[in-house]
Amino acid sequence: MRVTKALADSQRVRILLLLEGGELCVCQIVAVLSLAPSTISKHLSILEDADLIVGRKEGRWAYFRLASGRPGAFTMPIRKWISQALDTDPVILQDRKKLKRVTSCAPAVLRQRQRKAS
Amino acid sequence: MRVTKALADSQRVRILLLLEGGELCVCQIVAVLSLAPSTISKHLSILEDADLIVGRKEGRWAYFRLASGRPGAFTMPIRKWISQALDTDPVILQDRKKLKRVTSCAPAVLRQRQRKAS
DNA sequence: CTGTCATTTCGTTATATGGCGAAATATAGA
DNA sequence: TCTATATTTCGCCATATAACGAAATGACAG
Repeated sequence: MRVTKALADSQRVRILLLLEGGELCVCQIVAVLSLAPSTISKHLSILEDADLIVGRKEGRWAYFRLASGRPGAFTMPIRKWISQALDTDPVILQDRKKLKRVTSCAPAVLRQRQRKAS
Repeated sequence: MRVTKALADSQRVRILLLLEGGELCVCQIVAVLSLAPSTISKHLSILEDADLIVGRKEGRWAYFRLASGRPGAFTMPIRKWISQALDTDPVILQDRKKLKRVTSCAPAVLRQRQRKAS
């Protein structure tokens, strides 16, 4: 149930698909989805509780990546399915574009710009 | 999204797993889950909208079965996954037991007994 | 130590969802 | 036609969930 509940929210699915491109910093995810950091943090904890992603702390920064996918792993077919099912979704495509811009500089630089903007 | 939302409720997952044993009448599902017919009906419509099951009417009776699973079908890996993941779940095992009793007589007989009981 | 800053936790609010019973619908049978 | 009956639709209520901002946390920088 934890897994399906975790997948039952579109923002969380967006996060999962973003992470297919590799590990990301929380602030990068915030930048792409344009949601409050507290909201993103909650989503991340739900995904982590479902063992869909794993987090790692490095100083003040927190990084998340997809849970290690041993080919036989439980959640593997699910991830594949989601990936296939939404590969042409306009929101997802947009997210990938935005992610490119966001990851074109280091998280620290990104945050600096975010602070200036507000 | 429709699929994952459909799977994010335990009662609906229970229904899916019941249907693995083959087509069932609504009243049989009601009997196993012990929920109001209106509630079950709603769940069934959500599962049908997600293309996870298909319904069929025969006179006053309505039957539902798992959506035809061409091996390559979209929802196939999901179904497999759920089936594996919950195969030892106590609630699911109990449901299967109850289903056996429920399907030991025709739906019409079942309903007759249900009416007497209330 | 003190301040800054990334993230998380907490409290609140609006909306979504699951449940029921009553009424509506549709069909079989008298 | 009229009644009984299986299912669905509707309206309501209680709870769950997603979102935010504010405050707490933890770590680096001076």
